[in-house]
Amino acid sequence: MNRFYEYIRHYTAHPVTSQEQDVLQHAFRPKKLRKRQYLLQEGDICRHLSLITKGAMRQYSVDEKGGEHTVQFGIENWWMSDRESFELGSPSKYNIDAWEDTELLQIGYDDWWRLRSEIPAMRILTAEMDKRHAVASQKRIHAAITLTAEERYLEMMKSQPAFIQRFPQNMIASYLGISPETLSRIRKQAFLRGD
Amino acid sequence: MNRFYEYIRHYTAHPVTSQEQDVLQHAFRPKKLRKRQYLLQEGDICRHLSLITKGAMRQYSVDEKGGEHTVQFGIENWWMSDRESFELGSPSKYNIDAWEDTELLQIGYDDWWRLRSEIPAMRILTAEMDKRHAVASQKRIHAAITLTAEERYLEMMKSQPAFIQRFPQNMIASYLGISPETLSRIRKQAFLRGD
DNA sequence: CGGATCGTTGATCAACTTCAACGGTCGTGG
DNA sequence: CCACGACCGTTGAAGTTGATCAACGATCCG
Repeated sequence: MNRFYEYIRHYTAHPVTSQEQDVLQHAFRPKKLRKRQYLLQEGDICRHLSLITKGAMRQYSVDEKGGEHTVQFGIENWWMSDRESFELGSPSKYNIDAWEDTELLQIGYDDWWRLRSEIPAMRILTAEMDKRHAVASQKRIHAAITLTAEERYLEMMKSQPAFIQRFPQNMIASYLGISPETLSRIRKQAFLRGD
Repeated sequence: MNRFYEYIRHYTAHPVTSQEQDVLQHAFRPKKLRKRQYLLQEGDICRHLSLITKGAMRQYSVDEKGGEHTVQFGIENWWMSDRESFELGSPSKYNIDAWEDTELLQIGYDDWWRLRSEIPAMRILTAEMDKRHAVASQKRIHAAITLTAEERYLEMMKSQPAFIQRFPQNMIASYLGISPETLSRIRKQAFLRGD
């Protein structure tokens, strides 16, 4: 958990007192997942927010033809959840699973809302998360309606190189909203031009 | 402002006390815009959050060729801002202007953060806004990478009919990420099939 | 070693864009 | 108040982009 307190201090500029550590200790539960193991399956209700402390995961939907569409990637220090299902208590349309062996810290809905009022640092952390999430979402939406497939890929290489290194190409393609073949050809073009 | 207190109570289930009304009264400033008037221009820093009390607005970027790309529409009871610019204090890449004559309630960054700690209802309102925003963003991203142009349009007709009625077709097209001609043809198809 | 998965490549096909032209409507200035 | 210009939606034709289908080699893992 020490790395977690460090994480909180880093994002909130608030040190965590030892009483607060006690409270956090009880609210967050560690969990381990093997590669390919589900954290959430379509139809489940998402009961937890999960902070990745080690590993790599993805959130995706599956269409009628079996095609997968990646909504979100996550690695160390990213939070994973189906926000819609978590907040509304509705069955999820998404799957979340581990792409690498993964370690998490999980917190349930009630504890999450309680801690936000009890611990100032958690309030700030939440606001910070929401802020970053809002900014990132706006960027991705803008990219989706504005950029071509190639531009979206190059943009991702710049802003999210870690994802490109740790996830296979077909998942990257499904995140960009293009077919794996198209991504393969785009990379070839870009490489021939000299990256 | 009475409608605003009503708005807060509706979304937070917290009535606003008369002392709180005083505080809110000083923090929020009414503003009127004529049709086509800018609220924010590219390069400006977005200093306010604006709640639309009457009218219709849009947020959009302009590319090198002069093409417009609509990121967000807003009508009564929607908040408008470039969240990235507002939170980070960075120059905006977007324009926001009025499509109809519009009335707003505006609040600045410092007041916004102060009220979130001083007034419980504002804390709840903020959390609710962020929650809704997160859910809506996830949906739109998923639609963008999953659905065809026609499916995105039909989805928008279902979930946002007010926008389709109040904004012209070329703006709807730029919101969906397709050309105005394509949208025209899609509508013709859908109409011939019987809506 | 054998099967599954992944990335690549080619050929064909579908979706969407672009360019151009036209008619209708609306707002504005003379 | 009318006439003109600007803008909008529509339609057609041609051009691009990306999807699909199929085949193949490489790699990884059991």
